[in-house]
Amino acid sequence: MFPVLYAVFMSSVLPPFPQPQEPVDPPRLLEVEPGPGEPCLRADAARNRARLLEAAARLIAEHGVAGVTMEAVAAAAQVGKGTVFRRFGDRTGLLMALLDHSGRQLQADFLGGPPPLGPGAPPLERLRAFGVAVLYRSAEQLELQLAAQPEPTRRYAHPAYQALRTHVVMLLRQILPDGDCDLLSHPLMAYLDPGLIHHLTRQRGMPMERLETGWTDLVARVTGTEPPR
Amino acid sequence: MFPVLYAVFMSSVLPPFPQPQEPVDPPRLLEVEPGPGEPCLRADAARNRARLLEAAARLIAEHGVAGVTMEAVAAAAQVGKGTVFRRFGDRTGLLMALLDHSGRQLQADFLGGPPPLGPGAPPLERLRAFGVAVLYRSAEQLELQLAAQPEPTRRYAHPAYQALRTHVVMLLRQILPDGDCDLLSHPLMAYLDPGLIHHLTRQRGMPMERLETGWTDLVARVTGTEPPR
DNA sequence: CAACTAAACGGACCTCGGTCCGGATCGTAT
DNA sequence: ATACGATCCGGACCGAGGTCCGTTTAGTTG
Repeated sequence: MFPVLYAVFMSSVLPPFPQPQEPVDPPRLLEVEPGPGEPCLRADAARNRARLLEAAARLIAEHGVAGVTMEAVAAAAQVGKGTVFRRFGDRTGLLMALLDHSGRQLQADFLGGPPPLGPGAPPLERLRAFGVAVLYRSAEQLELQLAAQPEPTRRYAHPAYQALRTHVVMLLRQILPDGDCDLLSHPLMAYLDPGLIHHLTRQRGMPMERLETGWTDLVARVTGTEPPR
Repeated sequence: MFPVLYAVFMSSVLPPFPQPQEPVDPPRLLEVEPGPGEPCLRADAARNRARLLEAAARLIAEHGVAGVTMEAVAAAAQVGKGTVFRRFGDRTGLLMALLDHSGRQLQADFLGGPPPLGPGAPPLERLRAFGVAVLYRSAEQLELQLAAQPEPTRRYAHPAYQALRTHVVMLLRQILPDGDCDLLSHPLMAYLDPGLIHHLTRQRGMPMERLETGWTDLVARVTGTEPPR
């Protein structure tokens, strides 16, 4: 539960990142900068947002994700139920917000961190590293990742998903200038789906090492390159 | 809506296929034979099952999948709400039951139908044909397929999913005796996910033809074979 | 045909996600 | 300091999925 609490800690201490309001689209992972034009939250709203995230993290630690009821969170944060929904849109939005910190971290790593994840390494190596990173990140927060999954209709259009996939597409284009990288990115992303990881590791007892070599194998096949070593 | 109604028609006229009771696992697509030991439904139960499926199909035709409320279905079938849940376990189970007919049809086709889908053709061709068949079947019943999706925790373990995946694994093993076909099957299956098809065709406006060539391309890459023509 | 049992039935009931709107509050302009 | 409008708050309310359990009924046995 440490990662969650840490994320929340950061969320409450750093200047609150405004959550979009109108058609509440969850944490836009792509914009690293809050942007100057972003409508900043009112003081009370920001305070309540932090308290809600903290309360949610506490509930997860105590009763698991299933214990994160919108009413329970509201009560634990001593806030009205409506407030939770206004801030996060829906339950999924709240859960995604809890994952926001590690998501930004990951994105920062592959956008500007050190190789092989970040720029500098050849794209094929970056792609391998990317998969491994996502794999382990998901495995660490499996329960939360599973619960935060949006319904299938919105999943693929969701900013958080798109952010990751866009990166895969970029790398693929460098490796396969002539391939339909937009399409090819999907089976690659699917291999990293938290639901699949859950199934393979928890329900079928596969060790993470096998998933890892499975990823490099898949990457090699899809890109038509030689597997490493 | 024709396919749904047809499926229901068949379901009501043919001897009712017993739905497992205890830990309600949805239509086991793999068993073509009801089996002799199967606990047959009581007469009234079978009658109500048929009425419920018919009512559900009618509701879909009239108000779309969103109109399929468990209470609405119960009322339309002039049956108690508890009966719906006893028979189908949950909403997903009911929706899956509506897809049961086309699912069995598909399975029969690739298990015992004519080539290239059925046995007789080389495994690579069968795999290509399989993907195309699943692709178009999903596209036809997209709305229902989407709504019938189980939650991510159960999805990969679900019999209906396993039935299809097992077939892919079998074909893959014939093509790649040395590959980790169990793992490789997953990204292939993922490409055929109704949610993805919905996203690509409805939200991003891709024509089915592109998805189709995308499939053959993916198969060629994963199997390390030459794309056809 | 009567008795009996396992199965099925039905609908009240519970929980939880999500909506709504009158009232309180913050930030600002004067 | 005061007034004002945009924003936010809270909790009553609603709908739908899912559970429970007392009652009914189908099928079987003697």
